[in-house]
Amino acid sequence: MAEPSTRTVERALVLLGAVCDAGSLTLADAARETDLSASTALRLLRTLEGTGFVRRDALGTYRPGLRVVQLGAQALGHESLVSLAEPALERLVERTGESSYLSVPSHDGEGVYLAMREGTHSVRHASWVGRSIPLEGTAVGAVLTGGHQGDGFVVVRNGVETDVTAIAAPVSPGGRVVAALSVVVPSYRITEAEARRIGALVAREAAALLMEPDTGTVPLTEDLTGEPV
Amino acid sequence: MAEPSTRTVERALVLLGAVCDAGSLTLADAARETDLSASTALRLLRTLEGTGFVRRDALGTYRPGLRVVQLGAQALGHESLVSLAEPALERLVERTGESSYLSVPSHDGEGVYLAMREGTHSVRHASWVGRSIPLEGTAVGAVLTGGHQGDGFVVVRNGVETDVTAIAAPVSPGGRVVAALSVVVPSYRITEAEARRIGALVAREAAALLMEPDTGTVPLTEDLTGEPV
DNA sequence: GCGTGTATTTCACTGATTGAAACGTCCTTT
DNA sequence: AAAGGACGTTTCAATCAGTGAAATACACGC
Repeated sequence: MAEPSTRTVERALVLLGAVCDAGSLTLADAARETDLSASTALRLLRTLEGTGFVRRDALGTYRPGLRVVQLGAQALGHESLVSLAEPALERLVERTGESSYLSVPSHDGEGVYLAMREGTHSVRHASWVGRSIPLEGTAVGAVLTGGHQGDGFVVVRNGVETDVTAIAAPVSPGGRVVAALSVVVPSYRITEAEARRIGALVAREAAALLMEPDTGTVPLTEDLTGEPV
Repeated sequence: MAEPSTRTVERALVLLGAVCDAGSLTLADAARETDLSASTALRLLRTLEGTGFVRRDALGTYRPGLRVVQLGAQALGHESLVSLAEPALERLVERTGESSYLSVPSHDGEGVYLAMREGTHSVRHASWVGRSIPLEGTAVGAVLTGGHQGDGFVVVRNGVETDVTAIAAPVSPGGRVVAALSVVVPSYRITEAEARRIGALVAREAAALLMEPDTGTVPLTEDLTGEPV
């Protein structure tokens, strides 16, 4: 019941994390960073290297390997992203009462809804998983194409779809935007101020999506549904 | 000199790879797949779970964890070739309408797609970042393994993937091939002459990839080589 | 020259890792 | 209902794989 976790593997994984965090790490630095003796760090890094999880450049410093990229991309491809995002969508709907979406870039300058949760208001935005959306003139598009904005979210009022206001924020681990979280609201019932509040909420959920469950939870007492209590 | 690699870590990494490959794997399947005893597999998967590299869903099956996505994105972000190649891929798609790829050699004698841009034709080649491809019998492989060719590009018609023609050119600063740029076309709509025309285009983009826009010189500060030897 | 920092190898020690076995549970089969 | 099988889990003694201090070799700066 305790935690029969293997020390060796844990150390190797910490080491891998250190290399990926730093982007480039010398053996001595890696050993220092992880509180390992140089010989141990070397041995572990060698097996990471042999399996493609790290690689050495010409100068001998360690860098993230292709296996990491490969597995990361695979993980994103499968429904992993969707299942990771589902709780966040759930919370967004709960907090705002509005329809919430997870989208990724597809091709031809379009995006696709990968997952959604319908809002609870009887008048709500409705769409479906698999629906493609243009990246031009939409909040999701602005986020996915990476034009970074001040507050970490984008609000587009009456853009491609008239009558609705879209609020989107990027899921961007390590600086690369891989997906967007968004909330779509009928414009008539939302003010600028409320849009910004929801924006902050979406941005926080998006940022927390790929963080540890512990540090990632966002306690929020505020009620943004506008529904009678 | 031999290979003082740690068995435990290797096993754990193989296990991680198996889970990511399958997308979803039960303990027994994982143990079978990796030739481990159930108890060992369980222990290793538990430490992978504790570090966020895998997670268990409601039914108890193992899935890729968010740490994998995190590190993958970070690793991609540190891959300078990707951002350098993206405009070139964009132009290739724009000029040819066909899916275009950037690939690099991986540790196990294969290649990996590091970046891609889907074509605009409705019938197009489709793949994904992180996909591995054999080096034998492919245009990308011929380029990456360095067999130097006359025109600076390689055309392989109906090779490993039947029905498609692949056209690849090397990115080789200082003579050393570090990556390949390629365009993949459904064979039925391309003639020899057109393939050569696209080949010249790909070769030009590949050659220009590491050059300063204005000076036409290769800055070469950073190390782009993935593999020792 | 000397000193400092690094990467690497060696090796004796030991405790972390291992896998068979046993157990409980949930199925399907008879 | 009973029997069979598959799976997840726990336990535990044996041992072997991982450990880290120390020695070696190399590169650099002063």
